[in-house]
Amino acid sequence: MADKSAHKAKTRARILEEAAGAIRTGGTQGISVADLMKRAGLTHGGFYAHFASRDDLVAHAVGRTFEDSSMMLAHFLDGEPDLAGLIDFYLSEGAYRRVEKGCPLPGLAGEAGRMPTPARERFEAGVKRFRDRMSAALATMGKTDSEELASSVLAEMVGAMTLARSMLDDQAAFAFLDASRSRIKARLGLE
Amino acid sequence: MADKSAHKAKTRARILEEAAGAIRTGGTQGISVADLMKRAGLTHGGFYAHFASRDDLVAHAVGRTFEDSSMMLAHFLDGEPDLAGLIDFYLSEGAYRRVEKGCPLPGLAGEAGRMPTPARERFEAGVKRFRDRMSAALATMGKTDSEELASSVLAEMVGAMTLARSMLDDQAAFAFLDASRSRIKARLGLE
DNA sequence: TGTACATCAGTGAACGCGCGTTCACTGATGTAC
DNA sequence: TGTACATCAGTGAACGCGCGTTCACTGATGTAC
Repeated sequence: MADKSAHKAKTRARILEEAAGAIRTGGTQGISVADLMKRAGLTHGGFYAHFASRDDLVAHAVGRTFEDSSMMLAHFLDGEPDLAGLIDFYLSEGAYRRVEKGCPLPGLAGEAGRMPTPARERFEAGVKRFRDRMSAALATMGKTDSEELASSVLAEMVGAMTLARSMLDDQAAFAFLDASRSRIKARLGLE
Repeated sequence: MADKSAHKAKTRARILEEAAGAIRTGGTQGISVADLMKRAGLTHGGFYAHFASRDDLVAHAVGRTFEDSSMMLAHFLDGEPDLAGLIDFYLSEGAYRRVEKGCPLPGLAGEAGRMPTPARERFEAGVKRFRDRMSAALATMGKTDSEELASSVLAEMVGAMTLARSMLDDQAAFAFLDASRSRIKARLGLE
């Protein structure tokens, strides 16, 4: 019994991981139940042993993408915060290319307002956590109005990556990343 | 003959206007051909007298959304540029609410990378025009590195509205708008 | 000016397809005795 | 330890539905004479 349910939990986690990658790349509409299950090495009928509906999956997959982000934030902000490192990493060429592993905000924020409520709630919680962790780091660095500043910096980071990814032309994309990387660090007095 | 084709052009323009509103609200997947034609007061079969395919419509509708934006930019930036006015307007509560008439960037940038090439080309051209007009205005105001600064400011404007619209909670949404409105003006030395 | 014809924007039924979801079934695994 | 039974994760055919697209048709409008 214990083995069986552990096996089930692992399968569910595998489906969720595939789903989290897929929605970062293609949005919440970017994958079908059948394709997702095939990617996880299963057939579509088994899906409903793990999730109540497609919307239920989407909600959990959105939550899952933020867990990955949370680890990235912990890496740069836990202990002595390295905000310059975070900004350099977030707006790097590597992050620009690794869509399926990166931050969910650039790909999903635009359609968050159209998601069903459970997905939206997880999305909102993820955004607030991101902002609050940045705000705490800024406060540690002695910045006043750290929450307002964190909102502003987060908005620029997300906007820059979103616009960069919308460009067909890589040079135009890098121009957005480089501009914001340098301006954000400048206004935070980093470097 | 002339009357007939003028009539046809007006119908096409009506379809495009409906489509432009619909994709701003619901993304490029947010409306079906049948629903769109119904909104325009027609039946679905007539659609193909005006557009080669749904993708063709989407490409033209994306272009159409930027024409509206272009008028907004002209209002604030032609002649003596009023950048503070533009920022206040762009990040206002009214703009936040008027999704179907506002700037297409917050709603569409996240999925621009997944659009078919013709739509993406129009999107990219629209973004570059927005950035270039802001850059020109900043240069007029005596700013150096005006292109980098314009990229950075545009990224923050788009990011702030995108994040604001993703919030379920209006207070959290306004916090994003207010933070960026005040920080952008501060770093441009406005007010 | 009046009539016969051509054009073509728009209609609405029909199509093939992929989707989310259901369900009877299978077969490997865990439990009872 | 060995056997009979129960459980349940996963299978795959089938469903109803909405979608984009096609097409034979209609009827209002413009043109030719």
